[in-house]
Amino acid sequence: MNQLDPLDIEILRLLQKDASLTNKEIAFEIRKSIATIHDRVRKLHENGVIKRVVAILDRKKINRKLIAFAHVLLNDHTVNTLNQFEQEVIKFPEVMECLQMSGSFDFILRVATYDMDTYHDFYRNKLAMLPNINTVQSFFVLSEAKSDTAYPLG
Amino acid sequence: MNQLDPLDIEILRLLQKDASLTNKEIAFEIRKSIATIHDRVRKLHENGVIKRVVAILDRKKINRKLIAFAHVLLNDHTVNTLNQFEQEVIKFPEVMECLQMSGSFDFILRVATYDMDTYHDFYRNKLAMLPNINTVQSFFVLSEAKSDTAYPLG
DNA sequence: TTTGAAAAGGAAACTGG
DNA sequence: CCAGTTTCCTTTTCAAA
Repeated sequence: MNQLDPLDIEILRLLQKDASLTNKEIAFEIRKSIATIHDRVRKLHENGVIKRVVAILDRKKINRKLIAFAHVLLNDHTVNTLNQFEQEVIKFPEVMECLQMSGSFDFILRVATYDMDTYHDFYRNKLAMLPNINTVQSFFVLSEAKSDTAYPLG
Repeated sequence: MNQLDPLDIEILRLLQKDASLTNKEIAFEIRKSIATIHDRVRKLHENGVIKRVVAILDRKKINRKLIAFAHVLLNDHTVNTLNQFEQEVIKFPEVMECLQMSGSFDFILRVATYDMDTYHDFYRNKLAMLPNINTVQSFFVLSEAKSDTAYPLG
């Protein structure tokens, strides 16, 4: 796959912020022809640089009022234990992210629930029921000063 | 603003996964007319339920190979200190998220850099230069078993 | 609300420069 | 990388149920 040039970077910068921009609008913005933009965007999709285009919802308007980060430590770190945990935990719809981490615990989970009651229910009846859980520490989001899906570029 | 009905939920479920679906495709999927879908989607935008539509990039293909979570504890918790920290830290392009948290530290930062060297540079020359930083603990993503922007619905 | 159908506009796929 | 053209598809609008 070819490296990204400054034009690709410009296009990606715009599409990361607003993917509903038309090729025409992008072309105007960065002073290139529509055909060029069309070509570049197609290639960025084909090369998998753009993985997908998604709608970002206002979580308060869909009643997902509580976001928690759960730090999970497992009892052991055999491949089996790690794989099994991942396979099971990603099935829970409340779990938006499951990241294996370096450091004093094994996984960070980002969990979205309605409120503290439903988080508690998730914690007791779903997460803590999985095998090989050693400890779970939960932290709750009080406010979001920045919440971007866009990676820094260039 | 009106409550979401099951039809809205169905539409949002699809658009959270793939916002490049056309109204026609959505209409076919959930057996409604194109005009109905068009109307619903327009209202979901107007009401702010859909905040925006964005392109999600493959971070490895844009060379953002390292994702770190930094847990930041400040020296005090006056409104001024908290506000000042937020205002400054969100200016760093490396910081994708800045969330104030309950618990044993004040903020979680999600930081995207090229590699450990550039993270170290960010840490020493940007983050640690801010006033009123007490402690920073950094954790690094080893692997992503699940990485969704979609909230659970319904 | 929902619908089908017509009008307007953009995307896709080509040409050739 | 650009301009133009043609075809196709989608969005948008609207009258009616």
